[in-house]
Amino acid sequence: MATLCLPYQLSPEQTEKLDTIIQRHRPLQKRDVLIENGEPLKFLYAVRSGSLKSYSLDSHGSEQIIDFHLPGDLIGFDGLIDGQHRSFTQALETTMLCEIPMQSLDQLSAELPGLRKQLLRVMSGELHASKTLLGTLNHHTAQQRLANFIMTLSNRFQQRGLSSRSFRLSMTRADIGNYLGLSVETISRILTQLQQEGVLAVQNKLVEITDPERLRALAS
Amino acid sequence: MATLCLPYQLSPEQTEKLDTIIQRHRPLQKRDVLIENGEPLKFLYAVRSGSLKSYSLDSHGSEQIIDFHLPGDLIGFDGLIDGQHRSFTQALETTMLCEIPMQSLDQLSAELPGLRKQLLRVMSGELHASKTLLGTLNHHTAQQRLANFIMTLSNRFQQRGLSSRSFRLSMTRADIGNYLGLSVETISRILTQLQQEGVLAVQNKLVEITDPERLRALAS
DNA sequence: CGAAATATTGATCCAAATCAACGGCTGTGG
DNA sequence: CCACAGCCGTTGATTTGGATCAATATTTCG
Repeated sequence: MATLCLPYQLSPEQTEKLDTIIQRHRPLQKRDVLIENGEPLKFLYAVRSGSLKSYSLDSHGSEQIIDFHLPGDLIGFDGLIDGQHRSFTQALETTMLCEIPMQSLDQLSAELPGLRKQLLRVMSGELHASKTLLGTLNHHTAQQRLANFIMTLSNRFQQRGLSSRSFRLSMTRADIGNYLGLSVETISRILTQLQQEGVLAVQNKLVEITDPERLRALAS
Repeated sequence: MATLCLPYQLSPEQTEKLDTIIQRHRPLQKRDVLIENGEPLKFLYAVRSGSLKSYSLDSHGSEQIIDFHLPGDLIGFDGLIDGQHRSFTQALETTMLCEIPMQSLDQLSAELPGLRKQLLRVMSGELHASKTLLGTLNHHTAQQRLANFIMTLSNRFQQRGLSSRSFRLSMTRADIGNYLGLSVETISRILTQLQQEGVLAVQNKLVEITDPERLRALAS
């Protein structure tokens, strides 16, 4: 169970201890809300299958997508600062999760230096990803941003042992646009264009990367 | 010493223990480089006075500013993922630092749950700030971004017990533009414009917020 | 003091937003 | 299982915010 939910390098002993505190969560359906803004942080969640988006609402009540969560991701770190979740998290499709009670995790991490390091490492990784994305969005064209987005998804799927070559975009074009700071129309146009150039084969939500080399080149 | 370098709520006992591992670092002069990309992560640094910028170099070798560090900030978290710093960090002016050896910090955080929580809290806060900034940059105009930047600086100075009303921009206009994804010219124009509208009084690097209420309104 | 770096201001251009119209899924209820 | 409604996606025309180009002023620092 712990292996499924936290697929990281831990010793058998550590894995066993973790197993005692990790619970299977009921499956979410598309559009189900897992976390509401302001909710107390009682659990971290690990995605077993499916996907979710996290977003906050700006002063005018419109959605700002902060993150997409894929299998293997941990959800909830942003709330550690004050024990409150700082965003909404919603399923994009049928999604299976594990939940990890914060309190037990805290106790356990006192005993297991490996787990403690692992947690810091995951957070540090998220922090780095987030800051890198900032750079990407600030200094790149629409095409570069989208190419980069597809590459990043591909890499994340690969790390989880899924196909890095072809996958399903579980989020809408509007979601992608929102996340990248581009309009829906621009996302659509660039996908068409990348398909015409033979970089991608796009059919509705399914994407196949037909020329990974060129996609990488376009992404930077 | 620990109080100076890590101004957070720790018990006297905890502070005393921290004191034993924190070292004063030699002062940096303007343009001195504190951290090079790829360097092994041996220390975290706490800013006592002055300021720094962190940046990475993109594939074409041009600077992408990731962060500005003000007094009270901790530097180095992005390297926890693999024990290597993932960016360059350079002083913007004469700057005083403390250094905190990673190894001792790790040992100490095993003993002190408060310190462990504190570290997680700081990282979580950074993560949240970074994701919020992402939203800000993605969905706001140049004026909103800059207003937001000034507000954020003001708030950070206030938290550290410095003046939130008037302060010095230790970074160049080019640095601000780079950070916000805007050109130097745009930064300059908008500062002029905000001054004409009576929101700011700008004189070279000195900024005074003359109408905080209106600045806040412009920032969102 | 003088050179180089930094900042301002104006003119022009362009990438992506917005506006508009339509075609194609998808999911729901009869 | 089909029909229809509503969201989702695509494509085209027009507009625009901010980049870029260009020239000059100001500050900083050796």
